[in-house]
Amino acid sequence: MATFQTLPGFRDFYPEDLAKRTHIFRLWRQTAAAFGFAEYDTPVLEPLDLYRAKSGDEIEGQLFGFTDKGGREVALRPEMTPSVCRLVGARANALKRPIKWFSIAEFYRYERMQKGRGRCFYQLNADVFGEPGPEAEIELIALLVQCMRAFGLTDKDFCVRLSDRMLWFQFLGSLGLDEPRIRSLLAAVDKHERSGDDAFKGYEESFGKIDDELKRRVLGFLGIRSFGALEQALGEPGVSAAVSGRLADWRKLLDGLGAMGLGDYIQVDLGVVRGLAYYTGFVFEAFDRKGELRALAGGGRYDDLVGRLGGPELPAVGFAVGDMTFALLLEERGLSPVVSQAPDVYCILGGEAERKAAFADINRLRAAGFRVDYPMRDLGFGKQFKAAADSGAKIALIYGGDELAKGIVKMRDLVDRTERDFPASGVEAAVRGFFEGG
RNA sequence: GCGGUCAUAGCUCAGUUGGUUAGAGCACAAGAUUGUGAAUCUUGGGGUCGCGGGUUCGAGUCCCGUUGGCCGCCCCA
Repeated sequence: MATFQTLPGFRDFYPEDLAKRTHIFRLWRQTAAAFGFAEYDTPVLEPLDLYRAKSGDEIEGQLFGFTDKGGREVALRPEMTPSVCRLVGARANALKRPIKWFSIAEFYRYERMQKGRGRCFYQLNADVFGEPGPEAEIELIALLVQCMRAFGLTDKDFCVRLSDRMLWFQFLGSLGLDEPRIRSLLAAVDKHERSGDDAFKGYEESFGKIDDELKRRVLGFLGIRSFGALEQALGEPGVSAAVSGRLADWRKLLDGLGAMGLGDYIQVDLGVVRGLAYYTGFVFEAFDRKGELRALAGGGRYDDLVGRLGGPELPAVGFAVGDMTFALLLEERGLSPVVSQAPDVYCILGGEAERKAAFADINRLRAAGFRVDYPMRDLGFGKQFKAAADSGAKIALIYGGDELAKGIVKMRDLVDRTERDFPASGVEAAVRGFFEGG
C-alpha cells in the first residue's frame, strides 16, 4: 500500500483537510475584497534568476530548481514578491494608484520540516504599490488584523509587532556607522531575541570587538516597546534632528491604527527588524500572544524592489500570512472550522420503479441548488434511514411503493422525526418551503 | 547540513526473557431486517510488523544500515 508516499514535506489534502483549507481561503478572500484589494495570480514556475536578482545566489540552495528541456534554469516559486513586482512593474504607468492587490497561492521551499513549516505551503500575499506614506501601512496592517479576527481570533490571541528599518538605519547612521556595519548590526538585532548577546558574533568577526557604548545604545534601542520610549530615545544626545523627523510617520501610523480601533493589536517593538535586507521602512510581524508558534505573518515596506527587478521606481508595502502556522493557531484555540459537507436532502428509494420516479425530482432539486444524495444500490429501508441520518441531511424524501401508488412523496424531518405527505408534483416546492421557511 | 526521538490494520494501540498461523477497540462492509434512525448480535475485508541486511534452529522483538514522521538547531523570502 505505502509504496508511493508524498515527497517529504508535502501534504495530501483529504476532503476534511481541504474543507478546512478552503474555509480559511474563503474568509481571507472575502476580507481582502472588503478592503478593496484585487486578486491576481502568477505562474508556479519562474526563471531562477528572478529569485537570484532579489535575494542573491545563496537562495538557490533553498529552492526547488532544475533545468528545463529548453536548457532554462527554473524554480518553483518560493515567494510571491518578485512575481508581483514584475506584474506591477510592467504596467506601472497604466495602473490606477494606489495599487491594492492580493493573492492566495502555493509556494515551495527546499527546507527541513518543522512545526508550522513544510516544503510546500500556502500564503495570502497582500501589497500596496504607489503609496509612499504610512497610509499604505495602515491599510495593510488593518487588513492583516482583520484576516485573523475574521476567524474569531482576538487581541488576546495575537498581536502585530511593529518596527522600523529606516529608523534603525538613521539611528545607527547618526552614531557614525557606515552601511556595512549598520547591516551587520541589524542582522544581530534580528538574532538577538533568539541568541542573546551571541547575536553580535557575526558583527565582531567582521569589524572587531563591538564598542561597549555602541552595544549599550543598540541594546537600549532594540528594547524599546512603546512609542513613548521611542520618542524619549530619539531625544537623547548624539541623535540627529533628522532622525526624529521620522516620528511624524510613526505618529500618523499609530493614530490611524488607533482610529480603526486596532490599538490593542499593535505592539511597538524595535527588536523586530526582519532578516530581509530589502525592507526599507516599517516592518511588522504577527505572533501568537503565547509565543508558542513561529511567526504568523510578516511584512514591511520595500520601496526599492520594483526598480531593482527592472521596473520603475515604485514604493511598495506588503505582507504574507502562511497557512500552516495559522491553521495550528486556529486548531489550538478551538476555532478550526467544522465544515459540513452534508447533503440537504437524502432520498429513500423503495426499488427500481421508485428510483426512476425519484430521479426526476433529484435532478430538478440539484439543478435548483439543493444538495441531494441517495443510495446507489437498492438497500432495505432500515439501512436507508440510517444512511439518511448518518449523512447529516435535514430531511429525507421517501419514495416507497405505497407513496408511488398514491402519487405522493413523503418528507421526513430527520431532526424532529415528523413526516408529511406531498403530491409527487409538488416536491420541489415542498423542499423549497422547508428550507426557506426555516 | 546537524542533533534527539519514533515507525505493528484507515485511526488509537497491545504483543511477555526471541518461540506455533501477529491481536483488540474504533472505523469500514455484509447479514439478522421487503417501510422508519445513534442499540444489539453474527460475519467479513483489510498487515510482506516502514524498507534492506545481519545474528539465531527460530526475529514484530536483538544488532547494523536506510527511508520516512515528529521535535529542535542552522535558515526562515
